[in-house]
Amino acid sequence: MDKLSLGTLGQHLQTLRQAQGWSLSQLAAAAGIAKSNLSRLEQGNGNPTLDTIWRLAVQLKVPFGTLVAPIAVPLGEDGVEVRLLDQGKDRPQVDAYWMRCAPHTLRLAEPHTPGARESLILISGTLEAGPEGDTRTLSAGDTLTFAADRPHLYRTEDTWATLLLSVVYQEESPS
Amino acid sequence: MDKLSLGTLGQHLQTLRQAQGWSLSQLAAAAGIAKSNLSRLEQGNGNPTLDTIWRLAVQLKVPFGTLVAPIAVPLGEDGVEVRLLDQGKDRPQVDAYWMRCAPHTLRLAEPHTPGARESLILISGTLEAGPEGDTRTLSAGDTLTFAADRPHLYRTEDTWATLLLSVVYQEESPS
DNA sequence: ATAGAACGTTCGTTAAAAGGAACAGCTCGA
DNA sequence: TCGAGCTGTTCCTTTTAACGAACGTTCTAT
Repeated sequence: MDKLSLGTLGQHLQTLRQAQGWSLSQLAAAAGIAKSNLSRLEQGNGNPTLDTIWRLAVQLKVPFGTLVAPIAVPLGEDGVEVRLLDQGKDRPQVDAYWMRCAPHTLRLAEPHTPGARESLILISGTLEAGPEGDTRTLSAGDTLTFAADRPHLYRTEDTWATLLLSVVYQEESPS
Repeated sequence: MDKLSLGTLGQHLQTLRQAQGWSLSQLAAAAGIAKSNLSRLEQGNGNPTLDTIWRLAVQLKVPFGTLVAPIAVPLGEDGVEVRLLDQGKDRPQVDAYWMRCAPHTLRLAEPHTPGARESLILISGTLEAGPEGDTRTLSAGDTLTFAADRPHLYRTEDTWATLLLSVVYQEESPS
């Protein structure tokens, strides 16, 4: 099963803090914890208490699980890291993923169910993606939607690529 | 803001455990923690470590946040909950958000920097979104890209709406 | 009844998380 | 150039969460 990685928690803490313009000292003071404590956590050392995590989550205005959930790293054998962000509960069914590809990696994806479509939003880096034989090259900020009921691929060259990905499964015709 | 209630954690811990037919000793052993530890937690005393919570969440097969914040904490003043997913480090700068809107809510957004664009992927529900006066209605799986350097809005009717949102900031011309 | 094996509790000990002060580095203004 | 103020780090100390063994229960089987 998933193992607890403290390093990613630290990175995420730091990212959130800086994104909201806090300094380490400020956040620690606001949360009511010692800044030595926060410093250690951001470095990936230590094993925070629920109380500590809670105080930080409140100040960062994050639903708590966000602080630590991204630790789950389902796969990564091929230089690709994927995490499930959300699953729609409507029809059609939609799965939302966050995905990061290392440089010089190629990920081949099997066809999804008939009629399925994928939409990508590239956050950083450069990525070639799409159905085999009909791929596009995206740079940061670009979006792409394509039919995912055929074999498709994701390929990086010299850079990392980070993207949001959604899979829309075609509604089944109620015969 | 919300305060950490230790009692509720204990109750939920016990409820989940019993619902799955575990005994306290069994769960403690499976999770690899001392049963004295688990006992104390269920009684509402104590302040568990992230490692401890993690091990329990894995065994109980709950998404972690469920253990602590059983009821989702929509920390939106206006019925809108937003979390930062990621920030691109390239040019152009891209911010990625996850967003959930309660039924019958209207969110008005100020213009971003000139040239900024937003892309949406709707995960579930129905949402009307876009620049003021030029909005589109999206259903699950739909995508939309629009200029975000004008006032724009997000509006729900009878349903919740969950979506991914990215803001692409136009690269500044280095004068 | 009675030994056995579970259950969940309570205790003292130990490992470690949190606190607090001192530290080096940097920026800004006098 | 000096100092005041901030950044984040690294110690050392105090607090406390986690451990492990012992305990009082209850239930079953012999």
